[in-house]
Amino acid sequence: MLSVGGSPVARNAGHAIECDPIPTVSERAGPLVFSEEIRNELIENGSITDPKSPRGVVLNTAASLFRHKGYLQTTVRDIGRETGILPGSIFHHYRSKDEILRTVMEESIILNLTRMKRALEQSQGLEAKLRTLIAVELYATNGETGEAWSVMVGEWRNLSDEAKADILKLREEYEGIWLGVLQQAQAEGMLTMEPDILRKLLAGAMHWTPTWFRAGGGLSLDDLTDRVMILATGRRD
Amino acid sequence: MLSVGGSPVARNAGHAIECDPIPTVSERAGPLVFSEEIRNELIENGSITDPKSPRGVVLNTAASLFRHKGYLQTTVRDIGRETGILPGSIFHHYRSKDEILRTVMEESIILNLTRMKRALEQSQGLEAKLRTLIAVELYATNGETGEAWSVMVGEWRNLSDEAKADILKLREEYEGIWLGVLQQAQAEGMLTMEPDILRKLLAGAMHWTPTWFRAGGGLSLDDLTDRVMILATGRRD
DNA sequence: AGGATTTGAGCAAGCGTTTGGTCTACAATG
DNA sequence: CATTGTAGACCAAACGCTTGCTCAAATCCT
Repeated sequence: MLSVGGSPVARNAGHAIECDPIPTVSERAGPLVFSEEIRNELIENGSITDPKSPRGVVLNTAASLFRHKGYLQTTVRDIGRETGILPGSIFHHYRSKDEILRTVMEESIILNLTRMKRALEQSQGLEAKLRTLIAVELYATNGETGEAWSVMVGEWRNLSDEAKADILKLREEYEGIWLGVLQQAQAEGMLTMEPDILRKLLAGAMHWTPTWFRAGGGLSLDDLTDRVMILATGRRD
Repeated sequence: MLSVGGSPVARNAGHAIECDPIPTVSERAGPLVFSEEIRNELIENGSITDPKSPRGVVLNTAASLFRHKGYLQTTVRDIGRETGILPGSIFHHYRSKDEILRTVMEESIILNLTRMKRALEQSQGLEAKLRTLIAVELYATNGETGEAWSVMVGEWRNLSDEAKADILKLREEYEGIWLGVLQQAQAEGMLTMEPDILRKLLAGAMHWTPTWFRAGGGLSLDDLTDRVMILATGRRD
């Protein structure tokens, strides 16, 4: 029997920030996709913030706090205390708390959208592509960007309307990629049900994994990818 | 192609309270389980609050607000405005805002736990039992108790520690029922994977349904139950 | 020297909650 | 039949605290 952590409820309970181990890279989804390469590339061309800069320090600290305490429970003073920057100074780097939230979400989806596209380019055959979708999303959810990704899923309602509109475009592009592959997979009789319904059920299943899945336990991210693949295809190979 | 509502993101965006149609009863899960009978029984013996009493009005209004705006975004003044009771008077019925949240969660799980047990008594055979688990949980999530159930899943972190401990007992009993049936199902080779992992994946998939599933669309709750059943067994009958 | 950054005091608004009192319905009392 | 007692429901105002955010002055860095 595999150990997969405590009950989802108990897992959710703590407010303290735990430093969970980051899952290992999935070889089958393309070894380069989860490397630092893509991230560094995006930092270099200015698409995402350099984590070493003050802006980046604030950003990553905030993402972690938002994830573990919730956006509304996290005060600007909390971010200040954790970064060693006084509360007032935060607003030199960001216009508002909302802008921090927006940036956390925006950059996490930019990074993962890029990873998704690159990984798909490297995947040949529909089955491989499907597995890539799942592996990348599970890595987005539980890997290094896990905190930011969870914030995007869970704190959506706290975004300002303008920020929602912007990020929605990126999310729709992301969903479009999913649906495209799923529709092809269905055409080949690979799926257990309609692509749009399947996508939403799988999305829910994967969004929920951070509440119970821990890297370093008996279950690896690759194992988890296998299980979600089974949900999608019905086949247990 | 079935219509299953807009994107999950867009669905989540609104803050206004929409009156969605309540899904119709699943005949296959036992016709009596979703009727008013069990609810009335529990009201009569004092297990849950009479919705006609002032306490009950506050409770249901709060559940709806918590669901659509979030617990922290919902002020006691909001609840007052919506019920026609002045903010201060809320505290004549509840000691604190936290007690309202706790009561919303507690009563929704008491009701649905009772429904689950009754429905299982009426189900014969493992396949029927498995389908019952799914049907009852989907009804808890999207039926009349949907708002309260979503609050329990989504606002857990905002509960006081004592309240968490109490409700955790009920949730563990609920999870125990699920695991018991799943373990038997696995013994008969009915499942696609390990019971504990499957349960968590299915839980996530079902928790997410309120963000995209609407009763009255092309997809019924029974149809949805079929799809989740397929996820669990891999079979598309 | 001069722009970028940091500081720390502080503001206005909103929050959950408390308080002291009123209103209404109804049963008990004289 | 009129009066009093009682208890639940509700009201109006305000208290103490926290919040996101501002700003003028001080400090750093090149």
